[in-house]
Amino acid sequence: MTHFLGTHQNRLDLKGRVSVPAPFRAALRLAGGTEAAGAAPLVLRRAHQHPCIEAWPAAEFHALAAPLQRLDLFSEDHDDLASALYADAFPVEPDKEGRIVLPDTLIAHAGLTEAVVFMGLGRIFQIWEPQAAERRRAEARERARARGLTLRQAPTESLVQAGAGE
Amino acid sequence: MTHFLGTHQNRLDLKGRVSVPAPFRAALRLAGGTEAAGAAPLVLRRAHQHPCIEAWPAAEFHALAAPLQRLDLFSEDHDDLASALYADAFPVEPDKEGRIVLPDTLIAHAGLTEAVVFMGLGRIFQIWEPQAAERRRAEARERARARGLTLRQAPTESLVQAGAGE
DNA sequence: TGTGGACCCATGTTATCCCATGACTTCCCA
DNA sequence: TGGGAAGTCATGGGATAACATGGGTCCACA
Repeated sequence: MTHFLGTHQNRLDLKGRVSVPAPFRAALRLAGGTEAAGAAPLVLRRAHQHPCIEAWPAAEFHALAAPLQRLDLFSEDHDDLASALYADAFPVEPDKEGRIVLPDTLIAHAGLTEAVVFMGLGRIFQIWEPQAAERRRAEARERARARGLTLRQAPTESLVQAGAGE
Repeated sequence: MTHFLGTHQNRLDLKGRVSVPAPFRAALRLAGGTEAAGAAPLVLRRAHQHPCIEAWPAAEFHALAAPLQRLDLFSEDHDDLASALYADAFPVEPDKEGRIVLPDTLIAHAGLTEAVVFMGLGRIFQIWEPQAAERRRAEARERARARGLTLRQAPTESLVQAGAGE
């Protein structure tokens, strides 16, 4: 399993292009290895809970959409879910230099200007305006700690499990 | 199981490189033996509780991240935890000389200058500014004594907790 | 024919690889 | 038991490749 790790800052040029950070490109190449050639390896999506862009490797996005198959095509549920999933989603493919073009609506939603930040979230990554990203990371640290989602709150089990497990 | 023991001091050069202490390299080689080739054997992470860098062998890091798999990809918990866990984490790989480059943001967080201290914590290790490391060790000794955390009373789990947890 | 997008080439900067050196430790043999 | 001799280790610096970024050109579509 490949992962998106770390935070990287790149520039958004006048044409709306950004270089995808090299480590993310590498992870993407591995994740998309099974995909058919020609298919867009990346899906950009408007994030619902934050002012940022979500970037999904094709494989992950398809897994996300899988539950749709089980719904009646003409049901309201299907309609709602499908529009939520697909309506604000854009397939993109890095060019030869490793850059992608960010759609205007997504740039607006994330409030992007000159510099953009790529934030690794494991299976996916997000694209943020730098200062908003900084705030978000601080907030996430705080909330994760408050809810006991870190090592600190459950050291024993996690560590013992870590040893026995992988 | 291999362990990181002891405290070592090395120099951080102008390029942001440090030699990983030889004993730690050896422990790392053993710990990463089962990992896939090409994958970074070490993940550097911004420590949340202290002004230092946490260094996780790949296997340990994956175990740390395992609880994430059980969370709904769209839940806020997942979002917070993934951000806290991955956004401040950087995969690194020692070069032929056994050196790693420390990312700028992590250098800043730990307040590193010319000399850095590697502190063994058993399953993981930490990277500190020398004086901060000294203070931290004194504090840890004091707190451990105050709580009566001795070898006798505290079997494996408690010791691990005392070291790696807070 | 004008406009926008995709493709291509060019360049400065940064990071990565590779070799060299000095201090120190360990080992071996006289 | 002393005195090399060989290896390990940390560290410095230069060469090379990767990367991010800017700008130009061609084609499609309106």
